Amino acid sequence: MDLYSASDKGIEEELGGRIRALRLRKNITQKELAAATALSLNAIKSLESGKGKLSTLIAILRALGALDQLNSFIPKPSISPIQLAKMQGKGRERASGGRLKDTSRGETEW
Amino acid sequence: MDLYSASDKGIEEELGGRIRALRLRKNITQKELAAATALSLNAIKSLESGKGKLSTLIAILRALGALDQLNSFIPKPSISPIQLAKMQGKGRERASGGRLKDTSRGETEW
DNA sequence: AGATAATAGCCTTATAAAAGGCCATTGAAA
DNA sequence: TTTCAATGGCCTTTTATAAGGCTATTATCT
Repeated sequence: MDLYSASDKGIEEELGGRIRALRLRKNITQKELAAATALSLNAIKSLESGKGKLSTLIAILRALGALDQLNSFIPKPSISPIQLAKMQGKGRERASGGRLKDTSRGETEW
Repeated sequence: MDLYSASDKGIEEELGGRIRALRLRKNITQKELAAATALSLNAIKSLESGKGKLSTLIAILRALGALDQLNSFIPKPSISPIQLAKMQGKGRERASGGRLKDTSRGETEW
């Protein structure tokens, strides 16, 4: 299933399901995972149903030994050569000022 | 930097930073992103500092056109052939019963 | 088939995030 | 260098998650 075609809610549920699958593959109970993460049983249940905080997700991934998957996730964005040229080293710290009159914010992708 | 060696808090901040980088690469302001996601400006700020809910992360990734990164993240765990054999089709729905006396929960990885 | 641990679901209280607003700072455009 | 949008930081109220507990259901072991 393509994630783009799913609703946000659907994606949350899919994510929760994958976390659960990860846990079951290691044959760990929610209770054990709660103990390992110092989180409540409720927090584990909630995350597996798609709800929860980022910090909860991270703690669980660590306990499941799956933290490395965060590296493929949201990788440090690689920059294009031309952008690299524009920003001499430092890199942009703010989005472009909206000093233009138009609202289209026409951007040069490269 | 290896994510495993980082603290949970460090990981949250790293994630937030990458989201921000993603946004800046598109030259989108926090305000614009807030409008695009129907989230508050505060929610955007918070997420870029590492705090927030899963639903917030997903909404932002969608608005940034980066939802596909969720696929590399937490992929559907692939199962080993032997496990595939054990579970005839259905797949395990609960972690193994703790009917054993020991607490080690010695598991057959394969 | 029987027994029971694993999980779902709901409740209450505590804590954190989201929403909306205001002011101070500053990167970047002009 | 001047100017102002973009961002950070803090505050208050609202809303959602976390924590802790209890009961009902059922997958899985024996």
